[in-house]
Amino acid sequence: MHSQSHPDKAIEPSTPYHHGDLRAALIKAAEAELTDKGVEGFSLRGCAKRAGVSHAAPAHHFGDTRGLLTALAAEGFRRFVATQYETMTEAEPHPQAQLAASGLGYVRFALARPALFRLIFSSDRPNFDNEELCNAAEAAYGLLVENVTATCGAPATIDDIAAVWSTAHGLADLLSAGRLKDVLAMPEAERDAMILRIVIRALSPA
Amino acid sequence: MHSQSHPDKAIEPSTPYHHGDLRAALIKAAEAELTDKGVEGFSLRGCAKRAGVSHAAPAHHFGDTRGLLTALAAEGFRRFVATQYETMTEAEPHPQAQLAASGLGYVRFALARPALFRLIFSSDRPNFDNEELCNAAEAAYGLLVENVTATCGAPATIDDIAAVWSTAHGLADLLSAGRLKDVLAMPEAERDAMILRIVIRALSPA
DNA sequence: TGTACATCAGTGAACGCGCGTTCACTGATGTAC
DNA sequence: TGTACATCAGTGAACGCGCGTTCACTGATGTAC
Repeated sequence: MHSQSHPDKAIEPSTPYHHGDLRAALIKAAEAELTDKGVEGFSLRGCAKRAGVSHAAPAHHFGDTRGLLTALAAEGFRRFVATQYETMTEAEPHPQAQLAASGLGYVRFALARPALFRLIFSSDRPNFDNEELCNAAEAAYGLLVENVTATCGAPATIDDIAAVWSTAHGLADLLSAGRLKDVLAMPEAERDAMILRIVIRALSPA
Repeated sequence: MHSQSHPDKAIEPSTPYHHGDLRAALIKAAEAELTDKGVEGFSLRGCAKRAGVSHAAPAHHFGDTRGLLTALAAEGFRRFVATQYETMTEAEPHPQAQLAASGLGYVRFALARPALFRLIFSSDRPNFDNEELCNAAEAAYGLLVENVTATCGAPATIDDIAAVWSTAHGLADLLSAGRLKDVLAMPEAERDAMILRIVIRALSPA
């Protein structure tokens, strides 16, 4: 990996002075730190230690703690969207099935990466005015609006968007926080079916 | 207030050595601290300072930071339930209207006290194994189940509970975090009507 | 009613810790000539 | 192709800070006799 970026060098020094891709390594370390310590206990020094680098090094790439958390949150949103697309792939290509599947992906992401989910939806530490983070967040919102519009066959109303988003988000947040224990205890297939059902119901006309 | 608890004393010393009701004062201070600093920046010393007391004093009542946050979370759940009951009072006495009103109260609490809402639903800092906190949280769950059961006219199914809770919780969490900006921008009466509609829709059979 | 004493609530100094940040530095890279 | 030099990434020591916790203490309260 590291040697591939310098293919002319046959021998890699055991501990090179420059890291190679410290930025990426720090984001990875930051996710581990977040998972271990929670948003509340997250520290820049902890991330540097995990990446095997001096504690002042991260400043070159992210400025400060907030900068690193902002970059991690942006990455989190991109993976969040990616998980929804993956789940949509598994579903039938009807708009309603696609919408329900994106909701299922929403929940799956929250269950798979609860710390990241909490960072992007329930923390003030990242800078949500940051352009990269804004764009990543808006991509997630755009996917939702697209799916709702396709299902309704008309431009999505605010009622519909709020209903679908709230339902998916509520399920994701409650489940990833360990509430709704009865649902967590269900076999996965049954739970998934229930989530699809509930999301679809959110959009049915009353 | 303070002198009422010692009515035999005509003159109250200007700065009594004993506080009188430090426990309650600390919980109040803790809420202010939480609102100002967020769950992430909350500190025991900060609370003591707000209560006008030495920083070691809180230990007598709460042990440590976690203990104080646990007591605050329990108080938060009680107020959360109280807000739902108050909102139900404003609604018509039909089961469905009562259920929708409790959902509206859920959202109102989150908007009125976002920091407290985040503490009880999106933080690991309180000790959720604590008996007092458990009881307070279960009272909130009990109210939900009761309302769903009354509306269905039959014991609440897990599908119904999950659908209603998720919808109300999702609305509350997204709105209190400043997402769903279009909804936040609506006139209050219109917004309330929309919330009632969405909660009711969550329970309509598909 | 008065006195002695145990208990309790709050004080303030002290501690060690991990944190973010700064700074002079050094090793590596890449570019100009 | 070789050399000089600017730029950049990472180091490690140092700083000041706020934190939680401990501890000997003191003032107040309440109870036993």
